[in-house]
This record gives sequence, structure tokens and C-alpha cells, in this order.
Amino acid sequence: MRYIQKAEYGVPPNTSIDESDPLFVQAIARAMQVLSTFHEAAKPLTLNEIAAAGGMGKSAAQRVVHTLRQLGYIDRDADDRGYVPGIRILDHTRDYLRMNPLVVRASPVLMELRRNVRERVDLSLRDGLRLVYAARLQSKRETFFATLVGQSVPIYCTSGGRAVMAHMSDAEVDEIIERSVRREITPKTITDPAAIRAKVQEARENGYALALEEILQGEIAIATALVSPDGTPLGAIHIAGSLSEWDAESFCRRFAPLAGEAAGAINRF
Amino acid sequence: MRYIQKAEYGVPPNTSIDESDPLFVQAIARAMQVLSTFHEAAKPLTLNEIAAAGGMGKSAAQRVVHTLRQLGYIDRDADDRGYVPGIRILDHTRDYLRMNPLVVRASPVLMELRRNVRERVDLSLRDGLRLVYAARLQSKRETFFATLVGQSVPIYCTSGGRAVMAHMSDAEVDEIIERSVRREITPKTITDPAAIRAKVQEARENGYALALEEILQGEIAIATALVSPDGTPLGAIHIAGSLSEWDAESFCRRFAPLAGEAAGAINRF
DNA sequence: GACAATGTATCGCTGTACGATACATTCGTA
DNA sequence: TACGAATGTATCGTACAGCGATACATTGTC
Repeated sequence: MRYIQKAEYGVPPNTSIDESDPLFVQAIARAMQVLSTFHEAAKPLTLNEIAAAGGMGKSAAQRVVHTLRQLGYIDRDADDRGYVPGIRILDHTRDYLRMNPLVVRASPVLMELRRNVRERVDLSLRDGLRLVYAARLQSKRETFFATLVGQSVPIYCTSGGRAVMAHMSDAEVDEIIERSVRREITPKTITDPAAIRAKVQEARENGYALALEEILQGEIAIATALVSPDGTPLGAIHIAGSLSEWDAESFCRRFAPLAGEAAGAINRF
Repeated sequence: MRYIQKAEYGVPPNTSIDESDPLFVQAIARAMQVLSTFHEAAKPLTLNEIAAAGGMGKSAAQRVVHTLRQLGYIDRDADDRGYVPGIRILDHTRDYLRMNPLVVRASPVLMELRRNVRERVDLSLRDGLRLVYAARLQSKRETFFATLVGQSVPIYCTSGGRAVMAHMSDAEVDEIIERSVRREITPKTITDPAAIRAKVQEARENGYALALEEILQGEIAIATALVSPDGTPLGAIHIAGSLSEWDAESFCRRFAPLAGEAAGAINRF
């Protein structure tokens, strides 16, 4: 059996916990840590792997896994060879998506946008140093994974990330650049702080951000930010296409206005 | 702010726990129960609501919520008026989708199917008495929610459910019918056990299942089952259209072969 | 300006979750 | 077929984590 690769872009959610918080329930942290072990997993996990990854004893892992299994958040692999995430997780996915006002507001606009655009359209939400995809409306030709909800990419080197940074102060932008683990995901990934700042400035002037092959070879993407009433950037809309069919200039000329329109429709609430 | 409605079809995941299991960790169950409170929520929840719904004291709810917040599984509402599910949930969604072999295998086939079909195409997975949507490839005209991952529907009254039941023994089918809380979701919902058995038998003979307006007014849906190597049904592929454009007969004639082909491509692994 | 509702903090006592260890079962290999 | 290494499972006494009760703070509403 084949599985999709693990977290390619290595944007680990920041789980640095203030220890010795009197209100903090360790058992819950343990449980979530166990579930998070799967973020790094390329195949079903054994109990010992889970225990080791979580830095806990075998007994603890045993009880946590046992409990999560009872509740449906962990399952046995189809071949009974290891543990995999359980389907109950999707119930919470639904809750998140339907209770996030931005997702709710953006969805119809996104579908409308998709109707006028033959390319891939995404909605992403900011979480610290990364953008998490909440919806992906695939393009016709795309053969890739259907709707990879939960996939995340770094802010510093993506169109959506720059669209988001464009709505921040220089200080905040610097902080993001600083704290990000910048590596060349592709040869074209921009990692130099000054260059990133320049691209952010460019996004501020244009009203949209552009990224060329910084995450995926051959991919061109533009993005516009979604902001809260007070101006805080919350996420972005992306339109992504292939460089085999577009050059940067015509791509922008064609899609930037549409992306801007869509973002505008969502931002005025 | 508007939110999507709560669990319309009322398929509560079966969380009847064997009490006094020596390996069972109550704190984890509490945490998950708190997160599950959102399943029934139509708006952000207060601490007291969470406590009440979970049958726990205010202190317990306080600590659980506090911990889950630290970890990112719960957030404050944008207006700071209540609690909502947190974005970290989506990380686990991704894990589930990419580590489920059926989803991985089915996704490309589903996209191919969608290319040849101008209607909505879904992938659903069986969980007890319900089917949970793991992917939804929307049709052009559809204005509804983008990709409602995690949405679930009952087995007894859906095309996918009948496709699944068609691959079970009569005894198993009867058990599902028996245990299901059958109610008329629409006036057309079939709730009579004998009638359901007849539809299942029909699905067995045709190789696909059909449902007319049993969940949604004006909706027609056909489905074919996805089965494991040993024949156990694991989920279904759906094609759904509108009765304003199709009559049942032509819908089946047009799409049943395609659905069957797709299921076949997935089932032979 | 009083009141009701919210989230936050504190503190002893109880009972739960801990680690260590021993058992069972499956798998791969010689 | 028999061995050994890995897996998942069960048991048990002790320490400390999480419990409830209560009191405080802060916000919004009439």
C-alpha cells in the first residue's frame, strides 16, 4: 500500500508549551502529541514508535492509544500492522470549517471565482509562520491529490504568505522572516531576507503577490489577502497555474483583477 | 456573523464507552468530548455551555479548554465572544486523508471521473451507521459549500449507504436498519425496513444504488461501493445531480457505467 | 449604576494515570 | 519447523495530577 508523503515543507506547528502551568492538563497534551506523531509518519506506526516519538513510556503510549482508539481517533491499519489516524477526526474538520466565519464567507466566492478561472483556486488561513489550506478547488487537468485540506506551506516563500505580509508592519514582517526556518524548497525559493522584503513591498504596491516555482517546480501562483475588519490579515486566496501554459506577465494580467475582486467581495462583510 | 448549520442529519458518532476500563484515560475522553461539543453548536460556545454539555464541572471544562487552547485545537471567536474549533485540527485532517489507503487510491480516479461528468462527485467512507464524506468534487453550478470534508449521512437512506449494504449479508443489513434511528429527513426518505431491504436488493442486482430526494429535495444520486480485497464494503463513490435536469432513468443510463468503471478501477488494487 | 454573565485564579483532597514488569502473539529467518 | 525479536496486552502499588468548591475579575446589559 502506498501513502502520500509526509510533511514536505516542514512547517511544524509551534507547540512550545509553558511548562508548569497549573491549569494545564498533561494527559491531554499527551493525547494530542500522540495524534501529532502521524504528522511525520510515512506509514502506519507501531506502539513503540509512538512512545519513542512522544518521549513517553510504553505504558503511557499504550493507554493513550487505547483510549483514542475507543473513541475512534485512531484505527488499526487495514492489514493490522500498525496504527493510523481514525475517521472521527473528520467530524472535527467539519466543525472547524463550518464554524470559521472566513471559510464560510469565502467559500461561495471561491466557487464563483473557480467558475471563471480554469486554474486551481485555494483558500488558506494563517497560523503563525505558515498558511494552512482550508479548501482547494482543483483544476480540470490536475491529477494531484483531490482536496488536500490541512496541507500547510510557509509564509515567507509563498504568494499567499507575501499577500498576508503585505498587510503587516515592517516589524512584523521582519519577525516572521526571522523566525522562519528558511530553506530552498526548490532552487527558485527566495530565502534572502532583503529579497523577501522586496517581494512584500512589491505585493503592497500591486495589491497582489506573485510566486514563481518557489514551492513546486513549474508552478506559478498569485494571491490576494483576506483581512479582518481592523486590517489584520487572516489568510489568502490563491490562483495557481502551470508555467508550461503561462508566462508570468499574462498570468498576472489575466488573473490579478479576478483575485482582487474576489478578495474584495469577501473582505467587505 | 453567519455560521453553517449544525449536524442536520443527526448521525451522532457512537461514543458509548465501556466504563471502568483500566486502560482508559478519562482526561482524554473529556478533552475529546469538549471538542465534540462543537458538533451540535450553531455558534461559538461559552465555557458554561461546554461544561454543561459535557456533564462536567466548570473547573474541569476550564482546564480542558485552557489546555486545548494552548495546543491550538480551540480558539477564541474573532469577536472574543466564545470558543470555536482551532486550526490545528486541520493538521490531523491531512494526516487522516493521506494515510487512508482508500482515499489515496480513490482520489485520482475520482478526479478522472469528475472530468467526464459535469455533476458532483463524492467519496464517502463507512463508519458504523453512517457514511462520512472524505472528498467532494463540486460541480460547476453548485453554489453550496466548497468541500465539506467530514459531513456525514446515514447509511439506511442514501445511495452510498445502499451500495455499501449491497455488499453485506442480509443479517448485517438488518442490523444496520435496526440500529439506525430512521426518520424522514425529507418526505421522500425511505424508512420502512422492508422497503430499504428491497432497495438494497435492487442495488445488488444493478451493481449500483439509486436514491431520489431522500436527503435533499431535488437531488438524485447514484453510488457504487468500494470494497476491500476480502469483499468488505469500505465506502462508496457518489454521483449527484439535480432532478430539474435529469429524470432517474437517463441519469442512471448515463452515469451508472461510469461510476461502475471508477469503482472497478479502485477496487482492483 | 446595579446585576448577570462571562473568563480567571487558588487550594486541599482524592483517585487517576504513571512506570516497571511480566505475558501473549505474531512475524521473519535460518 | 523451531528460534528470536518484535509486536500488542495485562497487572499492580504508589505518587502526583486533576478534581470540585469557592472566590475574584472583567465585561456587557438593562
